Amino acid sequence: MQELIDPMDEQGVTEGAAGAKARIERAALSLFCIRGVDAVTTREIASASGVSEGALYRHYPSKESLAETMFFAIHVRLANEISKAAQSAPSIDAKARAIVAAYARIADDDWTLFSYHLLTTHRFLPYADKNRNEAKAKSNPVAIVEAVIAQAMADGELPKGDARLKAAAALGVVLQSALHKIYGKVEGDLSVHQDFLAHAVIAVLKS
Amino acid sequence: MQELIDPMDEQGVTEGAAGAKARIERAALSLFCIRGVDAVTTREIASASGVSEGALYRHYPSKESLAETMFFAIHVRLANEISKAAQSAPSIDAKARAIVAAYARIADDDWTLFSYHLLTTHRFLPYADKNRNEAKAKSNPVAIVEAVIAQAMADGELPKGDARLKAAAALGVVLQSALHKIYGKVEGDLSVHQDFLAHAVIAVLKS
DNA sequence: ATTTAGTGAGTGAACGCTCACTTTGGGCAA
DNA sequence: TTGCCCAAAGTGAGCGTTCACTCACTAAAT
Repeated sequence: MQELIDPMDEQGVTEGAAGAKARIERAALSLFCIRGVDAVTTREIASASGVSEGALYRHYPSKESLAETMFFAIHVRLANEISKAAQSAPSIDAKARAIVAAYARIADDDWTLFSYHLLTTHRFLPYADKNRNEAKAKSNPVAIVEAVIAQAMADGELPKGDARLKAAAALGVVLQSALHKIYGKVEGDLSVHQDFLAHAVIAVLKS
Repeated sequence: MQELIDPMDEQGVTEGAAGAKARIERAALSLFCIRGVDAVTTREIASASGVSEGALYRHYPSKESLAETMFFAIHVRLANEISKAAQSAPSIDAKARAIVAAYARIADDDWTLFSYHLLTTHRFLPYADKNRNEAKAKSNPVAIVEAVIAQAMADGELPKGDARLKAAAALGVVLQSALHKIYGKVEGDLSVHQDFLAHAVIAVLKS
């Protein structure tokens, strides 16, 4: 179904058994989604991934580092894909469709990782905002969407207004739908719904 | 600025000093929002509210119970107000405006409590879903919105479609905007933006 | 006098993490 | 091919710390 977080591993390492590092990450991800990072113990992660507790620390210096690394892995991936999608489309309508499609594709590709990002944003994003070193500020999906909307307003493609508020409302259409999929209230891959979602987003942008 | 969670206290109790129970709740709420329930210690709650640690346990049997009670306090309040708003409006457009107004009013009335609800939904709602005893299932803001949309579809007021998905998208407009207000990306009371939000929600519903 | 609220040192349990040790496996000289 | 080497990977009992919660007690209120 889905591959490692980083398909091209570190070096040409020994490739132990079935990839202990990847198994640790997958197990941690599932547990973090269900119970929250703080409530999950290192012992649980170890037993769920079939390794000893000490093995976790061969790959990550701390539980927090494991949680943070996985969060920013998908965070920058989302930012890059959204940025590409926005650049490759000419009109604001096309940009909206491309960005929604990018979200849906990434979410469906690794649903657990995407869920984890959605459920823990409020834990890690303050870090990114404190580290306003211009690098992480650009690697922010929300900031990119805001910029796209602000540009469309400046170009007269959209009615002038509060770009940050409109970005929030537009993102909400997609992210709350994803959240309801986590809760079991929406069924099927996100991609199945991308036409509806893109249409709804465009309706929000033009309102 | 804002009053107790429950203005009409239990009995005509002694009304100690400045309301120790309320001070505990306010302090816990702020800390829970900023750092998450699991990361906040009972010692921190006690010192932030100016009482001893033991005093917490005169009012709540556990930290978890404190967190859960406060969550469901606003959860059922939201459900009740949304239900009233939906019933008192004739058309789907009017219902949408009334529900958005209810959300904005409750959020502005006690922003910390509303933020707490938004940030911890994924922790407590599984409980509500397991306890499908027909009482808590009705006290669910999402379920009410879904029912309103499904009814409007049945009445031909809205195009037929997936009511649960459309409910998610519509709620996302409001809730993500509130979330961005928590992050400091949206300014001012939610009520200030309720006309835009209602307009955007209606656009989503009709798409 | 009795009940209710508040105190804070203390308790057992569980936590994240460490470390001395064992196992694994690819490279390479003979 | 064989046998040795060594770095990397894996182990799990154990460490110091901190946590949620308790309890014997005091203060205040009616």
